Amino acid sequence: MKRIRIKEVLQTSGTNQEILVKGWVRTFRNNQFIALNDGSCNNNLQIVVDFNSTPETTLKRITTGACISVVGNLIASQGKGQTVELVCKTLEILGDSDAEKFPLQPKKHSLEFLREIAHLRFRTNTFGAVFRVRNALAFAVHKFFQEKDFVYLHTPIISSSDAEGAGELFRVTNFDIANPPKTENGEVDFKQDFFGKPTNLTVSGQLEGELAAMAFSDIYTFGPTFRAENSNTTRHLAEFWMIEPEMAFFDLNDNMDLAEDLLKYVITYAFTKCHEDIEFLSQRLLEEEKQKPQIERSELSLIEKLRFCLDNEFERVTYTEAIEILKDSNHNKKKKFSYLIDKWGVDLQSEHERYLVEKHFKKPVILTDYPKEIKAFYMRQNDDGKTVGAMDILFPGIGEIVGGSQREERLEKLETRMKEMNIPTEELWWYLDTRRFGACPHSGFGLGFERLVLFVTGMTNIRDVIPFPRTPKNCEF
RNA sequence: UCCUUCUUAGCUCAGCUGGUUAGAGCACAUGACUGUUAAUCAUGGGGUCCCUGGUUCGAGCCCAGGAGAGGGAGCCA
Repeated sequence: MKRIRIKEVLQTSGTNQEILVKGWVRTFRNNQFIALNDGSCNNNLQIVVDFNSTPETTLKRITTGACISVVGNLIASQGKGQTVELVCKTLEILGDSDAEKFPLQPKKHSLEFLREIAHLRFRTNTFGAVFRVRNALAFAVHKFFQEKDFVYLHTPIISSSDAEGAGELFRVTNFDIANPPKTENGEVDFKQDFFGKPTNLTVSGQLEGELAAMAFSDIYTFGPTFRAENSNTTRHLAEFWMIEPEMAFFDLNDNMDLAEDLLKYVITYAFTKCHEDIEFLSQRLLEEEKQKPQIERSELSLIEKLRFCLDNEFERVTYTEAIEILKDSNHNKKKKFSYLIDKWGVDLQSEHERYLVEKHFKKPVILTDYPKEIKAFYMRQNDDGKTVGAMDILFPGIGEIVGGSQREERLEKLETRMKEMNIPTEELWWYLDTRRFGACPHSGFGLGFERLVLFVTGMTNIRDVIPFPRTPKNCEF
């Protein structure tokens, strides 16, 4: 007999048909009712065991966490709480789970505890929902770009340039670390290393992405990215996934349009595809919020927040306008910011970003045209000589979810800027070649995938939306 | 990395001004019950009070150092 997934079983009505299901026991109540879950959906299938005809030894082995296989008749439920239930004919224990040692109990566990048993947390309602949503979002990203005929490009994981300027790097080597080969000067001799030069894990696929965009017009990458920053926050990981589209002939406005479309598309997809999961997560968040004092609670539920984000245009403001808004805000005048806004040119702190998104506009905000001093070398210089064509998308509760720009395609301006910022032009000769041979205006951005998952699931710690988080001092599993 | 809070049973937490044998709920074991929904009831077992050192007649509690975790900041996606 062919196994049926529980999601499918729950969609049918009980017609006394014989079926086979397999899954893991969530709880065994009353020596009679098994809540069985196989990960296909958040809801469990209730198995009704006849304890009179089932051997005592088998009953004892039906414990939380055990894996079982059940053949039985699917009927309309005799009890409340579910529409159908499976009356057990034969039950086989596929894998025992020692109740004394299995750490998951049929009760609420703290997210911190579950993080320590990340290998088992998939078997909880919350993480089941989170990772099904994550899957839907990842698929939707590909669907969006494929429908638009973008080319999915695999940029390298190992990189030899440290000129990308996007943070601390993880060194890649096969040297004996305790005893690396040295030159006559006593320095580490990288000529003898695997690649013959120092190499690192990638911090961005953007520069390579630009090369491909100068051939395919529209490309995107979606892969892991590594930053060795000593960041201990709820929104940073040492290993995370990033989506980086790069489009020839796109100016900054086209870039913003695409980013906004992408975000709305994938959120809509996950919302439709995983409605029950998001419903569950929304409810979970509501319970969580009840623990907080009234003032800290959010005005909108998760579902309302997602709807609101989908139904409204993102607010587009320039850095200069944002500074004016912040400077004139009562918050600034009453000196409620830790860092007061006094002059044009300062970098915005997260308290300022939060004020703009959560208090002033109350919706996603796209900030554009930042001062060139606080942005990367490759961003296109505006005619005012002060700003660059940058755009950051800020989301409520998350902060920066997208960072992008129109790229500087004019060779002379790019080289000058690189020299000003001490970026070695020789090392990036291949990057500069795109400006030498058939350069064109182009744009792109980076979308932090886990930050997107945070927003859609309503989780608050980024370590809870990636299966096995890598953070400073933590690389378990 | 900085600021801040925390670390007591498998989990969540209480533990008074430093005082005798460190508690509760859940989980687990045993039994009862059997249409339950985190089932219920009874009984029982379960502790390196994060680690190291110090003060004291006496430390879960006070002091110093260390480790880990949460929240906030910086860096960023």
